[in-house]
Amino acid sequence: MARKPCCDKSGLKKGTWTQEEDRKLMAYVTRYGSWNWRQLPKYAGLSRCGKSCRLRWMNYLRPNIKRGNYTKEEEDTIIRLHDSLGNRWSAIAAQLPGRSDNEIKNHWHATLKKRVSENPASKNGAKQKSCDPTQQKTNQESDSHPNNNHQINPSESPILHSSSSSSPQQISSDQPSSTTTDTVAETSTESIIIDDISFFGAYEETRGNFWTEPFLDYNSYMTNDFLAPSIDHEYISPQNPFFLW
DNA sequence: AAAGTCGACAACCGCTCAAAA
DNA sequence: CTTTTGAGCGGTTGTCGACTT
Repeated sequence: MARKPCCDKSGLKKGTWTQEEDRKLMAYVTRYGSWNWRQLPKYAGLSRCGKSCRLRWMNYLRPNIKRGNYTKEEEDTIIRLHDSLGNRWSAIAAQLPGRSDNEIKNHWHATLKKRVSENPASKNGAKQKSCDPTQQKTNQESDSHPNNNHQINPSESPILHSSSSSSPQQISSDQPSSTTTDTVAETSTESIIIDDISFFGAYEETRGNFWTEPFLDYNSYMTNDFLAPSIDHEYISPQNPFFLW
């Protein structure tokens, strides 16, 4: 069957993400969650394909993402899992908290593949996990769980869950708060707020002044290029995923 | 110092699958 | 049951910085 392209290619930006785009995506997903990747860029004020947004979030922006510097343990795990699972990068990533499938895949092609082919013993040495198909099935199942969100468990993913606690409808009625943490669901639990703070702090650490300035610009997000879906009643129907959070 | 090469990482593309209509 | 849609996955390509000549 003929498929529509995942997005209308015309006018959509490609290539490296700018800080501003990251900021918009981050701000939007943090606040509203990834309720619909296809629609998200429109409301977040991004000229990007939804897939591109999803990828950017999953591989780079989401909380607790680890970058670079693979430990020996991690590399052994990747080698071992690759030996038993093959190129099922998402399944492999599920065993490595904080690592994205894309990053693992890149690391494999760049480094580990070479290492394994040069020194097959390292592969055997690392091999511990069985190739039991039932084990793989289990991985597959957990992997494909709709709420799995790429191995982020609730305790690791405060943002998505906290964002879920405040629907756009709520947002639209309870208006702009001035600080970052304030924007994150005042109805959420204490632990979530604490987690958020730690995440924001970590993010700021790696990304400079992101959180010290952007939400100060909150009003511009809400009024200009950063539209809350609540504007469109299509997105506040009872069937809307917002209401399931 | 400039040019060329290589490696690592970021992002895109096309496909499949599952769920919804 | 069929069609449509969106999410997710894996392969591939593009980009950029570090290193070498």
